[in-house]
Amino acid sequence: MTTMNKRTPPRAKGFRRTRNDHATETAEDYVEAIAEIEQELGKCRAADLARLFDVSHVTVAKTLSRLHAEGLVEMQPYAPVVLTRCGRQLATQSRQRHDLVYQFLLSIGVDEETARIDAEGIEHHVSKTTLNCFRNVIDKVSETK
Amino acid sequence: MTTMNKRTPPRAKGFRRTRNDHATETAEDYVEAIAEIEQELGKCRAADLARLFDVSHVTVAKTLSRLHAEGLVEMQPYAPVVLTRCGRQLATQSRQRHDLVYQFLLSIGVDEETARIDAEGIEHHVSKTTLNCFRNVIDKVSETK
DNA sequence: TTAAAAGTTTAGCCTAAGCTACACTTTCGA
DNA sequence: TCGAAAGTGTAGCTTAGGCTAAACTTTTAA
Repeated sequence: MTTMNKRTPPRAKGFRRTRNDHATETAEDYVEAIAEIEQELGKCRAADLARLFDVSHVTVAKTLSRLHAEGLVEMQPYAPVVLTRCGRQLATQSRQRHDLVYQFLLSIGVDEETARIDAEGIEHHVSKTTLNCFRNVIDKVSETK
Repeated sequence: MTTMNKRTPPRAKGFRRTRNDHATETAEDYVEAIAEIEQELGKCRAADLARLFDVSHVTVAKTLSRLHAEGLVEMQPYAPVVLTRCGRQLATQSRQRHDLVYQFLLSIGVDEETARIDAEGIEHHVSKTTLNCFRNVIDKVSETK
């Protein structure tokens, strides 16, 4: 209850949704990164994440304990971080969505470098509906080639 | 300096950018909303923003003082909030980008309701380059109609 | 094999964006 | 006109995500 609503206006829904997206954004970025690093290096250390995201190792540690509390990762002291089943599932989903957004941007003519960066920002805010439309555009473009 | 970088990897740039976007997101949403409310109601009160965003008036007050510190809005106690020249400029820009993203989503077949919500989340993460591609798609679609 | 380098943890600080509770000011209607 | 409703302000709390500094553990290489 936010003190002052007679009735919550419809537009507020969008803003609420965007705010909620933010809460899961970090989680998605982390599990996605962990899966990726595991594949590349065999295991994922906190330091690897710190380098990837260009944040301090302390920030990584704190975020990882949140993800642990949320059941997405398992950790033991001084050991690499591993994804739970739940975390791995989220990683796969996020990865697929990320790739789709990236491919979509390429398909409408965005260059690879920009597509890579923009996909990072956009991916967390795209609904299933819009994602389907992205898919259609990709298909249409690849047809006409 | 984040303790542990020999050299910042290129991918980190994208993540940094996304994080920085977040800092300006709120500012853009607020100035955009203030301009809109002014046009609709003649003046914009903090309570109007609280209703629109569905947050408490306290949150709005706090955010407004940050925007004031950043030179985007002017306020006096118990008076409506007004945009500075700088704030108005940002509002116009944001509005244009927002509309473009919205029109783009419609043009690839997203329904109005979803487009409205997704545009809210996406708009802050789209580079100039990608925005241009969006424009091209809109033009192409309106041609073939 | 042991000392430096790399990685991790803990403590303590910051800002942004949320909240409730409570006090104060303006506005409006009976 | 004056009291209730609406709007603002202040104090103090929370969480997420940043940081540095200092201590500790593991790994690695001379």
